[in-house]
Amino acid sequence: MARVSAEDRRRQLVSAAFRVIGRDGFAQATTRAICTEAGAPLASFHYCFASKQELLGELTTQTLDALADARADGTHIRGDVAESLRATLRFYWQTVEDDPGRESVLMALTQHALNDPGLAGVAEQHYTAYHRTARETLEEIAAGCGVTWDLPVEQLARMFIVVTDGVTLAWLVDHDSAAAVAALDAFAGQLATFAGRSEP
Amino acid sequence: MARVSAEDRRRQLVSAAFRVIGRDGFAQATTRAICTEAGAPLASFHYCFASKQELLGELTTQTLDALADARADGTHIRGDVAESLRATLRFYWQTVEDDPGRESVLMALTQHALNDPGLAGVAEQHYTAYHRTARETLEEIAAGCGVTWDLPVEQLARMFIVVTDGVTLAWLVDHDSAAAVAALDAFAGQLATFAGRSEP
DNA sequence: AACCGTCTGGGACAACTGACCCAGTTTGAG
DNA sequence: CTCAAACTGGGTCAGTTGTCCCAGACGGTT
Repeated sequence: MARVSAEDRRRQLVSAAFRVIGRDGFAQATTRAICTEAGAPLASFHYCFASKQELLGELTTQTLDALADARADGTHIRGDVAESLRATLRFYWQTVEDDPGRESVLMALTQHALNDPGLAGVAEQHYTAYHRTARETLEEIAAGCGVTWDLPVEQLARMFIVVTDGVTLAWLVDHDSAAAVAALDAFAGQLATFAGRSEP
Repeated sequence: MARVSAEDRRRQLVSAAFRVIGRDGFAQATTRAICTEAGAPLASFHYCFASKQELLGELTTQTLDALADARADGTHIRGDVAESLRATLRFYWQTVEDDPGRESVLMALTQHALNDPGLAGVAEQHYTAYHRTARETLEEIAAGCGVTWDLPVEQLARMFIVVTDGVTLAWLVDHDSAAAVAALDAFAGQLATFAGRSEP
């Protein structure tokens, strides 16, 4: 077994845990399974982490950060609002198709965080970050297209999230990509009707 | 410990499992926890069910049936399409608020079914039933309001599910009922724009 | 080369879980 | 009342899991 610094081991174990959860589900993510996946000795687990809980915390943080990064530049300005929304939603969808495991993991983490008192607030934190990103995206689109939103942007942000989460959840079940994209396009057109001409 | 017929025990254990999952999450739903919740002796578990798997199957079936029943008469025809959609979505929402545990359980079951090879297809089955209900609802509304849908009803049904699932998922995280209802109302207005006047 | 902190190997351990068992008690049909 | 079927009590059992332990191997510094 190669000798690896504790710092690198932490990273390896976290990303191994990510892969295991994405592939086999949360329940299968045992310390042994994670170490095997990482190619690490079992002893290194509690050498690097005080507990499994600590690894899960690290995993959650990293996953949410990666998510924020991936979607920070997800806004796409096109000709008009409808096109911009469509392009942005399609870009989001591309990130889902590119790495469906991430969505599985996010869903599993959310589900788990809702029940585990030790992770109370994690789901809310996840959701708040998600909401902020959606709001920023909508504001950028409005600014880029020279319009204002007829509804409070907070409400539109929630609708945006409802659409992305809902479409993703449905796809995780039936893997119907065509239907997912069609739904996203339709919602893009719908949400665009909330844009009004900006006062000069 | 009171003596109860095996048939009644089955029912007790299933509803106890439902309560445990809703309250403490799927992982905590051990045979012992379920029996304690039901006030049943541990031995009755494997007297009534061949395995835990069998109880979960029964639980899934009953939960989906109850869901179908609860929403079978969930369609509400009002003055126009927008109002009808709003009333129908609000009625759906009432069922969620009345029993948030059911949604938690459904989400947990779905999540679990996606990963457990032994329950392969259960999530799809759940989703298919859900889809059929949505389609019927939309067709009833169209008929009741004397309109036709401009989009294939299958696509609208998916959008309907995306909205309900998305709103529910968001609410499970932040419990913001006002925002949930506002989002549903907004989506009702949006979906109504897909209705065209029926050809006489 | 000698040394000391860092990491690994190969276990061990108690707790918990699903499943099983069977003698004994209760119940209801005859 | 009798008696077989139905149900319960109080265990056992093997497997898994999170956590822990410590002797030894490694590797960079002196």
